[in-house]
Amino acid sequence: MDVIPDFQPLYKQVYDVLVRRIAEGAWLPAQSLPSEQALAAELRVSQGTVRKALDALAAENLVQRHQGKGTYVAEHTQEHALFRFFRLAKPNTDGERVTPESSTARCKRRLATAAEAGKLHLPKSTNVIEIRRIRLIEGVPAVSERIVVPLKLFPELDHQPALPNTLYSLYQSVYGISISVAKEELSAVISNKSDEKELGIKPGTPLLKVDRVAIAIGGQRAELRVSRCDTRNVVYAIDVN
Amino acid sequence: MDVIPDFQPLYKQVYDVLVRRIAEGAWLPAQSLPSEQALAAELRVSQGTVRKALDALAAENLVQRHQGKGTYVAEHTQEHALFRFFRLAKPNTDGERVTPESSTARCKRRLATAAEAGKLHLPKSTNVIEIRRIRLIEGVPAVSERIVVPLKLFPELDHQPALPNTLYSLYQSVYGISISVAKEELSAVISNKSDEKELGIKPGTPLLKVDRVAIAIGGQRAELRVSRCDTRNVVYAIDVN
DNA sequence: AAGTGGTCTAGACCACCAA
DNA sequence: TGGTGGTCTAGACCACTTA
Repeated sequence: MDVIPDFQPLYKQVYDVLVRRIAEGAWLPAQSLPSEQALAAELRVSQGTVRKALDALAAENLVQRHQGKGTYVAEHTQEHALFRFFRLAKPNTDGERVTPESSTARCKRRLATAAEAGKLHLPKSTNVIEIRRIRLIEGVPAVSERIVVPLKLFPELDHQPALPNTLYSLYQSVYGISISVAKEELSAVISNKSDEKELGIKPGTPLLKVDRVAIAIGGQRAELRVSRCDTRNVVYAIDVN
Repeated sequence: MDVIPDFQPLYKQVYDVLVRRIAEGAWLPAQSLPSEQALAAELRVSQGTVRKALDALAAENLVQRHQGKGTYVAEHTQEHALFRFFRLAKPNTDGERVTPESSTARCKRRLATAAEAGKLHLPKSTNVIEIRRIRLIEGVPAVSERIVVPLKLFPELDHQPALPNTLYSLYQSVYGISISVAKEELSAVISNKSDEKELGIKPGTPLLKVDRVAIAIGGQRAELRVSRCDTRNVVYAIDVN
């Protein structure tokens, strides 16, 4: 049993214990946590305090709660992960998402550049895997992706039989790494030769460039991803509040 | 005193009552709400139920709570509104925002186009005010904005002595309209003649186009805004989670 | 019928703030 | 010193799921 150190509010301490256990894989995705009563008894706090911690976990999408059933570790199913992190939508539809397909990916191993190492908070010249693929929307190439992950976190990722449409479900199911947040920086660029070949677009097409750093539950920076999107038929949709 | 109709959870009903009162201006921005105890007594529910409703309001930025002081209606101060809705940041700084200046604006009255009326949920050919201005970042023109608001919601907005850098604080303080969420659609475009003249950029520069619909507390669609951003020195930064 | 989370209440103590 | 929100507890009842 964990002995809860003092300092912070009880519910926050409970929250931290639960985050750590989930990050360590004590309960795997799609499995249920103990009931509120059981956790309260184990951690020697009241059920209300456990509830507050669980509600906070649910608010951050780390768990899902279902009345009458229990509390489950959030699972990055294909659809779920897609709708969370793939934000392309049809214009003027209040953000109705489109579902992409992925072309077969090309992988290679190399050393991280200084910029990549910096963004991933890794030492210079770390071994990484680079994945390149094209995503199609309604059959038309629309996004080229260049993904960089540390080899150490994802050994043999480049030798996986088939990479799924949503890599994050693979990260979670095979490597036990759950992506919880992503920091993105968007800018507009002009297509280069490579874009034009991959996406079948004319020279000089404007593209939406999305630089993403994906961060796992424990705070580990797990992935770098640069997407270059042809936004003639789709837009990047978000709600600010 | 409001009589709370049945149906929904109590705390949700309390939440709705409070939202309505805030939207109606029962408590003005920066004013404090009654204490939890007072609200509980008035609405005939327990303090815990009021607390749950207030916490929900705080989570949505409609109120701010301060231990020992009270609960205050959120105020769209210049800085606050800026950091909430102006998402341009320096690249690779973990989203550290930049503060823009605004050029003097040009206003005109006209009829809404069909597309504008549709996005604002207004009948066709409604009277609107169109505002155009340039925003400078570190003294350099970086964003051109075209803002469209219904004349009915903002009478004489075009005759205001000076439009502030953040219009949303004006909407709130003068017209009692608090913007709570904004739906944005981002895409990449090539600059046109007008962009090139306003922003002082070369022909063919890629721009980040941001289409925004701003929605007020009651759900009223209050503003349409199209921003065209030169993203050579800044990026649009967000956290997805 | 038993077990789960969802809601609601009541009361206690604390930390913080202002007069 | 009195009032506020922040935390924590304990217990009740309900709605839902599963067996």
